[in-house]
Amino acid sequence: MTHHPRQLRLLALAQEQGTVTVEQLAHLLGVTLQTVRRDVQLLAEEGLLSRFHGGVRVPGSTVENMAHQQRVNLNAAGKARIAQAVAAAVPHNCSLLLNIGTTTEAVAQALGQHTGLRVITNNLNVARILSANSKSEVIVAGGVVRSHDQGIVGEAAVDFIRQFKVDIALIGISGIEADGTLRDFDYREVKVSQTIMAHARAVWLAADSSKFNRHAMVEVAKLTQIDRLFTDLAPPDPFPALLAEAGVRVDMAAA
Amino acid sequence: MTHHPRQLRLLALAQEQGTVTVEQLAHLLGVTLQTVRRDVQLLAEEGLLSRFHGGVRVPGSTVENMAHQQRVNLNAAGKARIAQAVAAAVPHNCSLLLNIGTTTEAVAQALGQHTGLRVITNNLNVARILSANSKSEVIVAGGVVRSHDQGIVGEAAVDFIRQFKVDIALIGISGIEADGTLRDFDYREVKVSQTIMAHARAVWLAADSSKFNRHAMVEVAKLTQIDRLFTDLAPPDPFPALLAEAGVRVDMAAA
DNA sequence: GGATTATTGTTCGAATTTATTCGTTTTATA
DNA sequence: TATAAAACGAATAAATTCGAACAATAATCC
Repeated sequence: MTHHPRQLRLLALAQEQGTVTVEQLAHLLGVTLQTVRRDVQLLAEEGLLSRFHGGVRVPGSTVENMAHQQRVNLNAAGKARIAQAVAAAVPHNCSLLLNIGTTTEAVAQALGQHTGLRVITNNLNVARILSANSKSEVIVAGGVVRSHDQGIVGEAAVDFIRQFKVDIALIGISGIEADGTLRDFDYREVKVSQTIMAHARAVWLAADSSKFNRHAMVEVAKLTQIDRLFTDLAPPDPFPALLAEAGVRVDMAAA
Repeated sequence: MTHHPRQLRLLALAQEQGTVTVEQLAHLLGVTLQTVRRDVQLLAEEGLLSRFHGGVRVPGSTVENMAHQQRVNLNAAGKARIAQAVAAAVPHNCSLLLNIGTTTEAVAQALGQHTGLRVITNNLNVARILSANSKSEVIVAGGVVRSHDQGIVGEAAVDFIRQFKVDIALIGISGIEADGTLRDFDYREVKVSQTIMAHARAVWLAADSSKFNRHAMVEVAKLTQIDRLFTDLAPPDPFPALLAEAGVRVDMAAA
């Protein structure tokens, strides 16, 4: 006997809102407070929910985690379109390297129906999403887990990735500057991304329109090192020329 | 024996709607509640449907009933109690190794409020759960991700773990036999578990009552290698003597 | 055609779930 | 710290759902 649909709805509500009061739940689910409390107790015992006096919250929902969730939602439609375009371009039975980033997570989602892929990643979310697809093999890099986005960074991850040479590196970044440099915030992540690019026969960049002209501290690479760019809107002005000059093939996944 | 057309229609209805009540089904199929219940019981036993009090749901449609989640729910209350007991015994600011297993995941959940932990694991769920807790550092082993439980197995994981030496190894297993051997199903996982035990100053075993006298193929270790056992009910008969003889301290987290 | 088997409907007691009430615990406020 | 309000959990009663037993009907076999 599995969970009652009401209990699943309760979980979904908690997921959506982060935290919900018992009273809200009772109202939204159309049952009494006591029933909500019974459900809540059950779900909490199973570790699916953590409760506090007056309500519940999803277990892994620290402030930082919420921040990540919000970034996922940022331009979700654009990311989904980019992800579809990337997935369409990735052949079956090839090897991939995926780095950290909400865009690469969207790509992982879109790759769910591919067969025979071998995917190496330093992003636990990507690993989780793709490992649900038993038709592909997922290899995760070892190292310290960064709490706010479940990314693995540091020397251990770099060493691990160095062992491989794959067909396609798919990277997401924080910003593309007008001088043709790709930049990121975390210096340790940059090391990993650079290693990923060095160990692939082709480098694809997935970047939604918000990334153009966005500033970040550490340089990851130059546009000339990119073979192909997937984006959702036409890049603003300095970039079309830069991209053409760098010989980057641009795939636009418009609405 | 093939399925009755009505049962196929029932399945189709469940697919369409996601969840259906027994009453709706009786009405839509033009039969009595009892007949629906008979069909439902049959289909549920075959795993084609999961039932809840009042109706049914398709097994794949919700996050809830993936194979892994179902095992998590197996004796969830017992596991949660064990996890609480383990968490109470783990001091702050110490280093831990956690292996694969739903019980260790419950422990990870319970360790959420600890500070200054350094946790190394080959279980992506553990990593995800604990990395939400920014007060501790989580290190994940690299390697191939096993799809059904997000565990990392294989030589790479073993090599990775060999780098460390921690205070406490906390392991979960598939079964404890009456001859005092701990056993598991996947021999690659066994290699990892053995490595984890070899690289810790103390070895704790978390096993709920269902594990006693449960058979599994590959030997992980002997009871004599365990320092401390956490369980939820008093072990059945050959075990109290065995445990005493092996010098295992037993912590019982009764209801 | 008649006997046998399988399937469905009916009835009813048991089990489960929900709402209500009320004493206890926790939290907020003076 | 004392007090009031809110939230919690246990107990009970009512309603719902379940499953087993048995009768009725349909299908199958000789």
